[in-house]
Amino acid sequence: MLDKIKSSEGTLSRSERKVANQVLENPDQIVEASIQHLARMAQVSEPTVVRFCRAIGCDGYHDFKLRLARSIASQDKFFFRDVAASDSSRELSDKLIDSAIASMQHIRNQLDHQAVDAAIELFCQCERVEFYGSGGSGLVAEDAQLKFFRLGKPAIAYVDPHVQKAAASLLDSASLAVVISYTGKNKDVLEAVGLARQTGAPVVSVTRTGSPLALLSNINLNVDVAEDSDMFSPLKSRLAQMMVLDILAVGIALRGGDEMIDQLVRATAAIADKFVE
Amino acid sequence: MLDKIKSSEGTLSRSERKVANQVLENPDQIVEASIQHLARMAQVSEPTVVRFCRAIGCDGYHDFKLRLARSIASQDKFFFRDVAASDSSRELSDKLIDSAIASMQHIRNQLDHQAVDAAIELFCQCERVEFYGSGGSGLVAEDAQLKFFRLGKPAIAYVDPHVQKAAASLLDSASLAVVISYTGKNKDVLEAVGLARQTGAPVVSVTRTGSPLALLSNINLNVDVAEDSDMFSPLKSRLAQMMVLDILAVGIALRGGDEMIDQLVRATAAIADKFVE
DNA sequence: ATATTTTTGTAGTAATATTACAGTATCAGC
DNA sequence: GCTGATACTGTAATATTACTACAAAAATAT
Repeated sequence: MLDKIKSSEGTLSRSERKVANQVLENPDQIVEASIQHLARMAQVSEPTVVRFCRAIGCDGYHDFKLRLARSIASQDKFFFRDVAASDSSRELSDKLIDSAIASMQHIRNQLDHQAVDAAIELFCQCERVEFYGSGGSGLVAEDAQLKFFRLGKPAIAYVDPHVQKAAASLLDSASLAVVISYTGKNKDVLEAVGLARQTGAPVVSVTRTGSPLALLSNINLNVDVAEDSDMFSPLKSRLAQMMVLDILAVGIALRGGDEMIDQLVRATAAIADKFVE
Repeated sequence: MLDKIKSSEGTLSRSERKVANQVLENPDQIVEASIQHLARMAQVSEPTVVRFCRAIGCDGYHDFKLRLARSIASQDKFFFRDVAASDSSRELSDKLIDSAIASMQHIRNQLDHQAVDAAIELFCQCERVEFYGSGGSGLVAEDAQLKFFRLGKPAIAYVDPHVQKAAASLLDSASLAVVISYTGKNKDVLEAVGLARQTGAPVVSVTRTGSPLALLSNINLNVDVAEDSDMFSPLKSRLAQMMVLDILAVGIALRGGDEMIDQLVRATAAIADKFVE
């Protein structure tokens, strides 16, 4: 909703823009305000407020406030709450899931779409792709392998640091290296990236903004997740990384057209006999 | 909000309860309705509606509708939308993330908390735990291994079907087997479970309700994720499984007290020298 | 500089929500 | 089973709120 206001700001008249600014500045106040209130705050007349509502695609002030309330609510609903030993399993699961959702929303807001597009482009152009990750990120690398080789392009994941380095040194400019690391500071991975870059292979990283790994890569897909709640287990960063790679994979699949869909269908059919019934 | 209404239903008068029922039955209609409208729907007078609002802790009808809009919005905001080749990467990522969030919310609502408690109990009592999963679920099993052995209890993941069967036949009643499968129909995994049960080891499964695997297990942690959007890559089921196991792990960690926290700290410190800076 | 279009505000109208009050039902005590 | 008290509910009036029609003002083009 707020995005909508921002994007349609260009088509608004001067007074209407005054209203828009008021709304954007303190939306949570506006939700509770009457049309009079808002008109006074923006120093315009009440009908102008109504016109503003219509201009951004609402039925009237009522409808506008309702939609605003909705969109604001859902922004704030999910956040990290500390877990306690006294929590029931219901409280515990609610807290953890809400926290995970919050981190997903965060990814949704901060993901660099240009980088995604650029990464898709690199993938489409390369002949083969290799994924590097250690520890927890190694799992993400393997998950990515599963996703990407179903698309019909040679894809492999290396989780062992030594093997990573050996593999990286054997890349070439027709390959693509995708490097996954939560902190972006893992020595082994950084060394592997250095070797990869020397071969002329482009490197796409999935790590936090500004980390050593991000700086060493051609493209970085930002995954900045709050560390707060990951004390017990680093779930959120893992979910976020997998999410980003999934977006990449689906983006590529969509761009690949029917041919790639065929590959998917065949890959799925290949394991059909593994199931009962 | 709806919970609040439900819980305070006991203190309401008969007419007020009529209003409450109307609200609970179709909340999304009510959000758009005027006080007249709602009064007519509940077959009461308008002041009764106002009284109802006050009774559940709102300032008036206005305030009530605002709060209702808020709470409903955040429930329905996320849902699956089909991706299209024409989607920009922004649209694509928004759709995929929303869909993933929706599946998390689904887990939040349908998770069987009694089963979680029972699984925690089993874990605390066992001497060692083994995780079984193949293909994509194999990754989840390995992720679980990482989570659980940090808690100081022997934990191991088997992803190879043959190894799974061999390992399962060597379990005993002091072990715990955790079996992960999206469909719950994988033959190899089912056979492994059969072997495990014969040894007297309890089996906790993470799969869909009512699947063959769920029926064979002592406890099942339901993970029913809509299949709709997982055509390109089975992300949502994976996230859901990992989420559930994370809830389990954190639940156990919290119940383990300071001793277990110590284990966590030590496990984290052990890899500290792997990072630059 | 004038005409035209767009924008903005004023005043009035319709609706919506709220309040005061009175009638009705419910229940306890006799 | 009746009476009185209490709680509940609806009617009617009021105040507030949102909206519309119209006219004035500003901005733009000719």
